[in-house]
Amino acid sequence: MSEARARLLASASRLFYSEGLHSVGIDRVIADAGVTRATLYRHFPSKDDLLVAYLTAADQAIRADVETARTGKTSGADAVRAVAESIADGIRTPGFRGCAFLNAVAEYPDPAHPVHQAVLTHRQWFLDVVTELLAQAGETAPEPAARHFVMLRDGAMAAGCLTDPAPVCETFRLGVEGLLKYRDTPVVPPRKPGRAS
Amino acid sequence: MSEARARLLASASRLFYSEGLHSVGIDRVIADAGVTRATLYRHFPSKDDLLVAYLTAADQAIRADVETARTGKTSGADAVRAVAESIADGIRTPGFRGCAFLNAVAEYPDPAHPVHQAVLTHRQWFLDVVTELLAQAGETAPEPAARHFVMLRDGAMAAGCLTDPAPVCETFRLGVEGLLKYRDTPVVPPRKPGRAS
DNA sequence: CGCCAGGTAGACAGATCGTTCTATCTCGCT
DNA sequence: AGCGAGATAGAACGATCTGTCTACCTGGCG
Repeated sequence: MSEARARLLASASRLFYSEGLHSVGIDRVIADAGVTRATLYRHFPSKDDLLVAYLTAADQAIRADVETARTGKTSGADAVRAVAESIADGIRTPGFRGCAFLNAVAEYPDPAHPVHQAVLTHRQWFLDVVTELLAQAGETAPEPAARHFVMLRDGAMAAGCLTDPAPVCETFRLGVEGLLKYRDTPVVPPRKPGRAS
Repeated sequence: MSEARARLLASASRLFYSEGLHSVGIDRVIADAGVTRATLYRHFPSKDDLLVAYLTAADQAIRADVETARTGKTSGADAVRAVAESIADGIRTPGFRGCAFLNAVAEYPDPAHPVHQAVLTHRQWFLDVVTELLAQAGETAPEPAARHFVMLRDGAMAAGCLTDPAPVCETFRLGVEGLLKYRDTPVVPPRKPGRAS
């Protein structure tokens, strides 16, 4: 990877994440990277390619974070807690601006668009990882629990950049703990007649 | 309210919600509404005003939904369930594209922008309403529980337009039921030393 | 030495953006 | 009758957007 390309991707990532995908134009990116337009289009054939490269880099960073969080953890539950803690750390970080993927898909709702598909791919991977971790934690129903976990994560990431992150992280942590407790005492909630599918 | 203005707001709402705020230009809106540019700018001084009007209309619609959901419910818990059911109904609706407010704030991260502020106002109102309902439900700690509820809602709305809505709604319902159960059996989760604020 | 990938610099095209403007028309109200 | 609010129709503005193009420079490698 050439050095100009690296600078380009770094500038694009910072600007796209903090200001939005449509709001940041090519000119902003090349000015920030200290690179000319021709150089950008040499490495990325179009802006869409740059957007996908940005999301791909974010995806790889998160995969590395998850890998780091799960290593050395004896129980699956502790691994889940470590992943949750890593997410909370991100929310607490100054400049946190929500989930890069949820923000991206808000701007590209068309499922056929490569940006949208990159988001779906990342989310499917994450759901699978959490499901695997919860299965190792002895969860009787790992998949619903993983969906629950991801739902809390999405909500925490969405709210974490709109209000004080501290209570958001605390609520998230509490939710995850409650979730992990279910593996012993499954809930049988009341169900209204003729409603559920 | 003039009829042209109503058509304008209806077209703007549909287009902004389904395609995004930056992606939809003035020309698209006036073409869809069957109205000329001058007419639009007579009613809305700028696009930002139109965006705020769109979010204000959405806010009022949701307030009406919540009011409908809570009327006639004897217990606060049932009112919370009704609100959750109303949210799930929205997620199941064809054309659902996530939370209009979370999508909007993804495109307008600047807290000083009127669009961003409209989102914050709506979210604060919603948190307050849920807190009130959970207090009526006999929740010992209504505010953390309300934050938990909103977190689940945000996650459900975010995921509901990316995958099959049915399991998302089921996970959401389960989460809400688990949440309502806490008012009898408060959780005292383990806490790592020197970490929490 | 000669070549060429990869970079700089900047003009340019074509489209779209939000916004303003003039000119005309059609109602309803006084 | 007359006036003005609200609508139509459409040209035009300046800015910005993505993307292409030409021309030149530089350093490493065969």
